[in-house]
Amino acid sequence: MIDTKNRILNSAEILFAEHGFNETSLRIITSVADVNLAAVNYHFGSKKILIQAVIDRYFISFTEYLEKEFAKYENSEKKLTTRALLESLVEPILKLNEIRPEGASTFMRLLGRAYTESQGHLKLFLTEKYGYLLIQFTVLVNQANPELDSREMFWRLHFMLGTFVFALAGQRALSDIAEADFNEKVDVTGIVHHLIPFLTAAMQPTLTEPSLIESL
Amino acid sequence: MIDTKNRILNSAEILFAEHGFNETSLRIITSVADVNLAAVNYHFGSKKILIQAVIDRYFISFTEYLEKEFAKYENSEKKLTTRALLESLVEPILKLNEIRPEGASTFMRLLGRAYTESQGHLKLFLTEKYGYLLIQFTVLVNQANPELDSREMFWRLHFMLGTFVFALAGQRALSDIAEADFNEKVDVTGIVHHLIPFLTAAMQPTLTEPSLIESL
DNA sequence: GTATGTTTCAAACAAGTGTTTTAATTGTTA
DNA sequence: TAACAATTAAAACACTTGTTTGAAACATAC
Repeated sequence: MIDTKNRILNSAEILFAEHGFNETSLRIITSVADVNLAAVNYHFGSKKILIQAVIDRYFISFTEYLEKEFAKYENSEKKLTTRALLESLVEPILKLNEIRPEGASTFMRLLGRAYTESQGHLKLFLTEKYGYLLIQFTVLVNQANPELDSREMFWRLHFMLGTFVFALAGQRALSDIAEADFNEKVDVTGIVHHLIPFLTAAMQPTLTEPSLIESL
Repeated sequence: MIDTKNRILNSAEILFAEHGFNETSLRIITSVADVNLAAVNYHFGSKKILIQAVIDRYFISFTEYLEKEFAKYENSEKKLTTRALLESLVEPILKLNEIRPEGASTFMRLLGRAYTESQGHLKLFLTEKYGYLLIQFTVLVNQANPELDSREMFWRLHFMLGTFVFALAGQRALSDIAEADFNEKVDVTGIVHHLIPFLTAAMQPTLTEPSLIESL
């Protein structure tokens, strides 16, 4: 059957996102996918490569749409502002839901795990293949905020991306609390809706008010 | 030897923070600590309890100092502002470095792992024992921003805490990039120094400018 | 219809896991 | 010093892991 490979991918991504890479055994993946244990090594070669394949499926889509957004700035089709740049991330993220149900938050959770779980091969694989995107984004953010020096920008940019991944990866957990506390159920779009103003404000050049922190 | 227990704790916390809980075997812990394998089960009972003990050592200190900070607001000794509240986190965090070298960032990395790795027992253990702190903090943040409704506050609060943990947990990685890019080496204090203005700005009530995002 | 290449299957492999057991060693108290 | 408790030590336990093997089933082409 040609879709044995895809059945493995589909089962694996859910389990990986839910329980992590190392905590998900090939046996549980193959039993959920209803394929033979040896099929993973036959179709992918190893568990490592399976992990990469799972993430890559999303990255290929994400990259495609993100590059389209970036192009709009180079064509001066769009005005380069911090908020616009943040909103440039929205479309590529939401498109992930077309790949698979809950694709966006699954992808973000996988991404979060890629950075916390010590999968050396994964970090290498991702930075080598998609590192240029971060560089591109950095350049654009700097162009959008010429008044902030690049050191200050560096920190804000990484804080911002961290918040983004963290919030979307934890979307379901946050949504659960929000629902219990004040009946507001949110999906990925909802989270993004709350994130953009928060991060836009955070990127604003601040008036340096005197503070305790300076004396540290 | 009375310090067999502490040697295990010291080795375990480093390895846990570095490689995660499941990826760290008792055999590597005990060999680094230079004690017998069976010592873990003898002194702690199980690996789960060891994990809890490692985190608890930091939490006890953190709680103590954080409660002192909170008390200052109830005594009206300190004015209740967002920035002041953020700065209230600084002292308890930096005090962690007195427990062990690099204690603050170790603790944050452990905390991050506690939430991503599916250690059910750990989340339960932590929320039952220290969940009240989050509630206390939430109340204070709401008091400091009476003009923002509590729903909006909910999201900002969680984004904020997420950024905090994310940034401090990844302190070393960020510092490495910063050093390579523009020779700025930062420790925990340095990261916090960058974080506070960023988050203070993010918590500011924003003027709602019209935006693409509204049309989603 | 036989032959060829692809895919599936059950079984076994070697390595690593947390935990338990039992004996040896050390420390403490009478 | 003798007796008892606390601690350390080496070995084995039962179990799970990713991977490999070799035969069976299937599909495709001649």
